[in-house]
Amino acid sequence: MKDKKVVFMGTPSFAVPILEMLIKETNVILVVTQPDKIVGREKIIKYSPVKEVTLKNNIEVFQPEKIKEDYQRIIDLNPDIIITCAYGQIIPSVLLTTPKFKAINVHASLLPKLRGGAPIHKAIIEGYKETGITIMYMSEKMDAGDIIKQKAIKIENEDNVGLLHDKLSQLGKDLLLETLSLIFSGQNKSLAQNEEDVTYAYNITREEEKISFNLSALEVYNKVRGLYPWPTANATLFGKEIKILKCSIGKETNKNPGEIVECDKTGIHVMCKDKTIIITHLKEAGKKEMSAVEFINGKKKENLIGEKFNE
RNA sequence: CGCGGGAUGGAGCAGUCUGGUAGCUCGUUGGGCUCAUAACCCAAAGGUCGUUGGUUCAAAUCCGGCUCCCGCAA
Repeated sequence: MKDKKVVFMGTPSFAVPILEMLIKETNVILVVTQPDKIVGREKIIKYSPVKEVTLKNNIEVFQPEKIKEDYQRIIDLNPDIIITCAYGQIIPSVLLTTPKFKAINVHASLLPKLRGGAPIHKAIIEGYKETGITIMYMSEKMDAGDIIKQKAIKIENEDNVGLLHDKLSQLGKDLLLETLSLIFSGQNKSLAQNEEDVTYAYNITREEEKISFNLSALEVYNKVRGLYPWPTANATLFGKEIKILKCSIGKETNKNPGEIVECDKTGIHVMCKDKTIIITHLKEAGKKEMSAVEFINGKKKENLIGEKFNE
């Protein structure tokens, strides 16, 4: 496959293992990624993870503000195939049809389920038992193209976004490698998506990061791990925002939702709709990540019990 | 110069407004109690109060510079 000219388009760390595989197995002639962004308080210019890898391998980087208007460079290079993975912009249809082997995308869900930008988060938050990787041809509609290959993976009870992200990223890399050899040898088949089964996983909004303790403990648990380690779930205590990083499910009690029932060495027990959740790791604004025990030590147990989290 | 919080024994915090040589909840170490314990009781060790100048008889505390960490917004 070393003779195939590949243009890769991707941005976050999810795409990195896939790009590294492509660099090793094919001839990557251009990498397209999102423009550098000014990040943080100190206005540091940050490269995307994909750009870092690209520079390390001395491959040309292309970072158009709007790929919709600025794509001539890609056409000029006359690639055999365009491979995308979490690029972050809608790709103009000219690019989808021009290359000999078209344009394919690696998506982190079992399409047609969870189309959109946050499929890993949503799979956990919504309590899915399994998710997976889909490799499909790209169409003009987001994540709606014909499916070439799919592979499922079980979502473990202890999985969070970080763990699942890494597993799926590896799976995506392996599945893409398999799929590419089929495509280049002309043995691939593809199947249209069943539009009736479509669900969406739009990017997480600020509002969705807030925890409602009126939900069941399981739903809260899924939300916390479905938002960890990024962007993290949060709730309000003493009028300040606190990020809830990790928790587990506790027991049934008859307290009110949001109330702190108990503080002990296992963590902070907060009542939900049916059972408690036990917060084990959290982070206050302006502070570093800490265990619940450390938080309790500083705040004093007696001041915490009976307090309520607001939404 | 986008807004804001923070730096105090190993950890998390109080004390800073109203200057007068440091306290709380834990942890650690030693001892005790107990069939036993992550439980309880007693004792001990451990701090240049981020750094650097200044004010003062005296600075964790007041004033200036610097470094680092973090939340929000982008």
